[in-house]
Amino acid sequence: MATSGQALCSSLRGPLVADRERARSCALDWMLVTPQELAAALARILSELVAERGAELIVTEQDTAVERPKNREHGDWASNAAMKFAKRLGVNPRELAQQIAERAERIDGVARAEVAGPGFINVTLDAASAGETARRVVEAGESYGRGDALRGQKINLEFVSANPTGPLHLGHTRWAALGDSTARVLRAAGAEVTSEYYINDAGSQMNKFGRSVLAAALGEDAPEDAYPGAYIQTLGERVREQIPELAELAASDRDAALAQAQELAYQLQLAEIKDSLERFNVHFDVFFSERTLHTPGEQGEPSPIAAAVDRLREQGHVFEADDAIWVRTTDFGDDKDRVFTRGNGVYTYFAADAAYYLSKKDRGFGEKIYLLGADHHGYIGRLTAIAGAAGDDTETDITVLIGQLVNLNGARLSKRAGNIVELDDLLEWLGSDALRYWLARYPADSPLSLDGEKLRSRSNDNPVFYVQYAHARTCAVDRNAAQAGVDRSSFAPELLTHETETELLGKLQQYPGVVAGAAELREPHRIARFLEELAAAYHRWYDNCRVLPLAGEEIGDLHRTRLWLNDAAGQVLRNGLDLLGVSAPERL
RNA sequence: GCCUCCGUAGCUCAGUGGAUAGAGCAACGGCCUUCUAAUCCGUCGGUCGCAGGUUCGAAUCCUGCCGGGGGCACCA
Repeated sequence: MATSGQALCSSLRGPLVADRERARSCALDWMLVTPQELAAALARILSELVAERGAELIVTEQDTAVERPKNREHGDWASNAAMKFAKRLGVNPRELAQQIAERAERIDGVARAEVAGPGFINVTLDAASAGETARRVVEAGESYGRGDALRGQKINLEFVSANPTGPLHLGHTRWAALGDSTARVLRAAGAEVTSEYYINDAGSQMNKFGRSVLAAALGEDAPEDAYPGAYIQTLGERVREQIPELAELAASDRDAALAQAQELAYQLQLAEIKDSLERFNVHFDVFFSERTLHTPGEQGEPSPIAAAVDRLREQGHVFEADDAIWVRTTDFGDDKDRVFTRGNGVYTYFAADAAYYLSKKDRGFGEKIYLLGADHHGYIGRLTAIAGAAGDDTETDITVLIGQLVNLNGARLSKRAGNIVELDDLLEWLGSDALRYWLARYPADSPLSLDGEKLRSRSNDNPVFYVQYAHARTCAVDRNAAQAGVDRSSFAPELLTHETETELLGKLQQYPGVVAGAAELREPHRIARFLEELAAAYHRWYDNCRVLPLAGEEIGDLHRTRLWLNDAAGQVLRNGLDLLGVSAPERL
């Protein structure tokens, strides 16, 4: 929550508490009707009707969930529960809707409940009931929108996991942005989340990396299969500086020199990656080294990989054929069995994956989420199979999310084509906020292209500015209000009757549901889309409803109440941007 | 060939079985002596790839086809 903390409008701090007390004492305690509460009330009503008919049906709040109708004439909230239940109760949907509506109209805070179309129940709230939301939001502050839909779930979320043999590039940025935002959203819904980066620091790629850097450090020609890129030269120079005796050592013991150069280069590169991620406001709880999976215990215990193979063998999933050791992943839906140990006795990458999975399981995680690019699509089957072989539920204990790759200005990113753009370059060019927002704005499975010119533009082409501007506006209003003497000493929610106020309040009420939905679906882009709608509603309200009195006008309850609404809008914009890892500046 | 994702306005894309399918951009036209015009308002713009099916109701679910991306290693 660091982002939103620092972004708090300054004048919101001191006087607010006193204002709150005053407002509380002079305002009536209105029945608040949030969509959640309305759904619960409708569920009670429908349950009564079901019972009166002697039917045995269980009605949950899910069944009577209300949604914001697209058409303003359809009220504030609409439910299709009558249509869903009519058949099961053997009644006409409109008739059932009518009975629900009659009782719903008696709920405190409901102004009207009408039946429309094939059986919709359209509910309109009292202005005061809706307006009460503004105060609730301000009082909840940073916690508004947080919920417990996922409470009790211990989730491991792995993403990025780029090889530490080079800088992060565009190909990794989408998962960095999406993964970090997903972690924040899951936490906001009450889940206990560990975000994790798997470091592929074992195997032939590391050796290749080591040889490349050593050659650079010694000023030799690059080896045949060396990593390309200027960063290898830079790493070589740093290695040479930090190991002055490297050339001497290489002459006498090439392998020892390689080992030292490789290890140092690895540490330097990993530190760079961590720095880049930090600048991108992406946080990992755990950096998990693949190497530790290959390392035997100090008392000579088998390595985690060996132990994992043994465990799966005991479960009867391992067999030998063609000089290799296999795991029968086809028992769990994979399209072919996989090799654990090659003919030459070396573990495959997949064996490490299996050991890593078991590590996550042993560390107590229920759901393990993998965020992978579409180029790893082939991994779904085998990862899922390992979960099954480990005795986990392949439906609930593992989730492999596959996302589409990113284009840059329409040009497909390709290592071979050499048009790699490093994350650091992108950050310098576009800034973290614009980049993160843009990457988090689309569903993972939707193709996405990064248009540099658009992201640099400070216009509506670039939705992050639209949202940030709305937030900055709430802060400007707040500052001006303080100057003009508009305070929060009264709160009269029944005065918030303008069309744009109803709309804005509706958006504020939707936010907790949006967070919960984004968490359950693992779709942080829903937060971004919501923020754009909220910002639009705020801008329209700002355009129509003044917080500050005009010249010669006296300050009244309406101005003060609107100040609460302004604060509430700013708070929700801040909370939402924080879930995306985007800052909420007080001025633009 | 098999698996998977995508196909929605001129462009980029939203849309968790609901009402007349939305937003931004582009194009055209409006609003600043009033809290930030990076805002707002209006107009134009659609066989939701095609064809069946499921049902009170389908852009959404199922099947088939067409078009595009990606994947199908004893690589890492």
